Amino acid sequence: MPRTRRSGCPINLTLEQLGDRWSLIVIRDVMFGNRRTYGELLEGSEEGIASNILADRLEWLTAAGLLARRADPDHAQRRIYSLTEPAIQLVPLLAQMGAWGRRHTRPSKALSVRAELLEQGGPPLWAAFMDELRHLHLGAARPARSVFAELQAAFEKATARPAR
Amino acid sequence: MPRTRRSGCPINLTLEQLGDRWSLIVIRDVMFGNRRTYGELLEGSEEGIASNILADRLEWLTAAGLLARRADPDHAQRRIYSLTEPAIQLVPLLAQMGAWGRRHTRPSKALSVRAELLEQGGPPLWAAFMDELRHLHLGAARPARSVFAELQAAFEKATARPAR
DNA sequence: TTGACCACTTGCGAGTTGCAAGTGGTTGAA
DNA sequence: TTCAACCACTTGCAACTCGCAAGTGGTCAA
Repeated sequence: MPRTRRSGCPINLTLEQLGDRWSLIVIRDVMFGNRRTYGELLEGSEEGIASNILADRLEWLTAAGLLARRADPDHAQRRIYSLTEPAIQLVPLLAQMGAWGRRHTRPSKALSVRAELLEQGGPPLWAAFMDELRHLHLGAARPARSVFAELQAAFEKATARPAR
Repeated sequence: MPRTRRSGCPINLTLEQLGDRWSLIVIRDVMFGNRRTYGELLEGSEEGIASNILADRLEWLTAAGLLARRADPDHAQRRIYSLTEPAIQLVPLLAQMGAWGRRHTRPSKALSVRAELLEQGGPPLWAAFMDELRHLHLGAARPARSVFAELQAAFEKATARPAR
């Protein structure tokens, strides 16, 4: 990817950071799937990301300040990836992408449940989710509400029963 | 670009349609710059899109149902591109991209004015803008408010005086 | 000690990007 | 009627990127 500064337009600059076919997929998996290591991201990938592409994107996203990497205290070679505040602020963008995709593509029912909930909940739900991500990734206090658990429960309910 | 269906996730499917470095740039220029022909898009491109890439993306976006192409009644070889309803519904997504880029990248002042206005106006402004795009591109009635003119005036004011 | 695990890295063929130049029909002025 | 400018692309090509498959070297648990 040529990551040169083509123009100073904020939409363009967002595209230059995230406008490829994998970066946002990785952030989505860390954010909604709470996958925190290379192995979890590689094995759990719905889209089947290749190992070299994953390594490249983790490197790029870390350098860009969207992910932070630290050692696992319990396991010398394992490294834990966390979302940074800029990445957490992508929640509204990902919610809009999910909402658009739900309306204008043919997504699978099960994988749309989270997008639907995020759309219905709107900005207040996004804010609650962002607070929870700050707890999970930045060490902030645990908020009262767990949007993550709500999304997960809805997803699991949808996968338990086949789409009707 | 391999445009295969990697998964049924709505975020992924949105990325598969728009997740490259040029598609959204083209839509942005049609939407906010009201560039309606190949030549206008090529000449006016802030980012300097190459002619073959532009031709490829116009073809792809038309096939994907995001742009519509029709002949210009006044000029046999000129073709006019319009946004379709799905593309108009990208307004909230582009607004969020602009908002994120404004906060987390170093955009130029002049090119950030529109993003700032869209962010301040929020969903009501987006809705008004979408109504106006339906007028400009789909032949709907002209709405009372012209968000397009407001954005354009703010942009021109910002370019007239250098950033302070 | 040994086999599994972990986070990548390497090799390579196929595909994509983007610069520069070219194509062929259309328009408008002389 | 001629012809240069315009219009929407195409083509050629070198450089780069993608993604599959296999490999690397350190670490952990039994």
